[in-house]
Amino acid sequence: MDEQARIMQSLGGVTLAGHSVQGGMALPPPHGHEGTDGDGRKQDIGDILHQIMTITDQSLDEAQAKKHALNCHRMKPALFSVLCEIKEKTGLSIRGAQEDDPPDPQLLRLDNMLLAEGVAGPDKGGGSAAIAAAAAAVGGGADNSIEHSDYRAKLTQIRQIYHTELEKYEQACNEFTTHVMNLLREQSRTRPISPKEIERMVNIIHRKFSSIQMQLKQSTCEAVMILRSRFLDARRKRRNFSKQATEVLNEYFYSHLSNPYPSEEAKEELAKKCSITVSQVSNWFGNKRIRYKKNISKFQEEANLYAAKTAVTAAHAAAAAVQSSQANSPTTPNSGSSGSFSLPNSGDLYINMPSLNGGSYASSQLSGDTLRHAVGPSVGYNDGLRGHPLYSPHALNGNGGWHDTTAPSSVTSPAEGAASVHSDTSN
DNA sequence: AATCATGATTGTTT
DNA sequence: AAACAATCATGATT
Repeated sequence: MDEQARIMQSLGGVTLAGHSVQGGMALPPPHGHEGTDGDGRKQDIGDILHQIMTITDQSLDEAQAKKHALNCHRMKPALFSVLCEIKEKTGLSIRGAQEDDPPDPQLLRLDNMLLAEGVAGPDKGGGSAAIAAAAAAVGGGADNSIEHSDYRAKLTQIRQIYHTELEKYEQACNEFTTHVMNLLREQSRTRPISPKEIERMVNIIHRKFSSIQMQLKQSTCEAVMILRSRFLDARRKRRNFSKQATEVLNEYFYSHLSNPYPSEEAKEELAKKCSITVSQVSNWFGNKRIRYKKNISKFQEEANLYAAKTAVTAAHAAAAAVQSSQANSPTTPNSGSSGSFSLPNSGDLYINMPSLNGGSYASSQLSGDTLRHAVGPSVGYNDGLRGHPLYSPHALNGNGGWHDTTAPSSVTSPAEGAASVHSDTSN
């Protein structure tokens, strides 16, 4: 009000002070011009201004009519331009300043995540990489397809909702924007509104709507997270690995019994062979080591079995390479190794194998561990071993098992410090 | 359903 | 960070 009064005042030096602008007063006499022409003019302007000032006090119809009348008034363009000018000088400077558009990091994060989850990205297309990864993480390739498709279905559902909502907001935003713009445009005929101001208004609207969109994105993200966690929880619904996979793993384990710590590369290879993930391989070895250590006797049979297996394969591979007696002790390439494990005895423990004893392989010492098992200590065998001092499981834990071992050099290669162990044993 | 086997998770240790 | 140990939760067996 204050400002208005000031503006008015500056216009043609008309003083409104006298007129009670504020009250809901009746209009002044239509044309009460008293005095000279100049005076009449002034009066005229004052009249107009008064009408303008009081236009909001009137009923809608009345105001509309008056507005129209004013619009047609001969003084209108002049007045209007002056108003515009004044406004330009005063109003805009006040809040024309802060028009930053800092890219909200939060929004960026949400966008990225939605993209990664395949919600925001291109439609369809076999789902996202994220899903595939998650699916792969679940392990067993084929049999999780049910859960997988379930997951995918729910995700597409989320995506659909997301997209329709987004579109709805977009549309609403556009509608509202055009509506406001029309309004402003229309008002700009009676009220000084600069294009800048309109732009500002539009910006405000857009910002409001984008904040709504952000909420949508946020809740969508949440939904995806929940779904995902639920899906990943399905990991807990474990499935046993395939027979073949456990076979491969066991083979590795028992053929590296002295140091069952596959390197990263070895894990990768095993994972590939078993079509499971590396971390699953790690889990498996973690479980296996600890369970083996915990109750060695329980695993003896298995150990023998795999020892035999690998021995067979090894023998196959190496064929008749060495038929010489074990006399050639010098062969032991990494002989030292045996000692290297911390569980010196462990090496022998699992060995005695009943079935194997057929002992065909006995002589060949091609490869380290594998053979060593096969060959086994002469002890002969058989269930007797549980009690046998030599096999006492304690041996392993005695010094804490594998762990502090001074790394046997060759992890990957089946050849390990085999030689040492048996050499003395039986024969 | 009771039990064992086994993959995964969690918390601690090294 | 990797390994261990304890534990959970489910699959398979009995």
